[in-house]
Amino acid sequence: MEMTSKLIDKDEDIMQASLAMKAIAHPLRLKILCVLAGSELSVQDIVDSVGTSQSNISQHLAILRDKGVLATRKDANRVFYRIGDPRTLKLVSMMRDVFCSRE
Amino acid sequence: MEMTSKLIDKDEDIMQASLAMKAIAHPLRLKILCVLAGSELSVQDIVDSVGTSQSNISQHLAILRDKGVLATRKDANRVFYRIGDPRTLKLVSMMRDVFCSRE
DNA sequence: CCGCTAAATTAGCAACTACTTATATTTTAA
DNA sequence: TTAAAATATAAGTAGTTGCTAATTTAGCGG
Repeated sequence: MEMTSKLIDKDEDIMQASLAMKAIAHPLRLKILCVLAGSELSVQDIVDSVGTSQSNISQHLAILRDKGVLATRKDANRVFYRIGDPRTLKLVSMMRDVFCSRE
Repeated sequence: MEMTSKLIDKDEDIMQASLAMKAIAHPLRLKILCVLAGSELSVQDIVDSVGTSQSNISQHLAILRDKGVLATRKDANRVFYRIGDPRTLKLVSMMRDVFCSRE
């Protein structure tokens, strides 16, 4: 079985995992993901929740969308974002278990 | 209880989590962590396992050490590294569950 | 002391990131 | 058709990252 030697041993998996983490490892992007955890939201909703410029949010959304983390739906002149990759959702929820203070 | 709204809601926790992920979200550093999962290793062992220059490995080890991810032990003229932060160990093992292909 | 090995540090640089400001696109509403 | 709102894109730039090559530090054996 050889379970103890390496945690991940395929270079391809290493690459995949580190790309995914890189997409998430930014305070604004992580906050976007946390805000989107419950429901889909329009860009303006996200701007209001997260708190930076519309342009900046839009650029971070594009990064997450292009990497397949977020999916979008257009309704009239608004665009709604949601977490489209179940692995990311799981990853973010695991982050909470590991890093969040409890009270 | 309000469980569904946000996954992580404290900005401080967001910061902590994204800093931790940033440290890990690099192919060489993730590989180092995977190699160190089972046992402590000397720098030269890590260089051999991971495969880049000694200088490069040393710099990545310094990053991980300075962020509290790795701990060190010196023996004669060699330095042994191990994963010193249990949260990181848990995080990397969770990464495997989420991202690794199974056969 | 000297030479050898292991590891860390430094300097320099190309590439990339994250932001700001400004502009463009799309859609609705008057 | 024009104005306004929502979103995206573009351009410019300061700051950061990741590497290489060269040097330095430290411990060991002769």
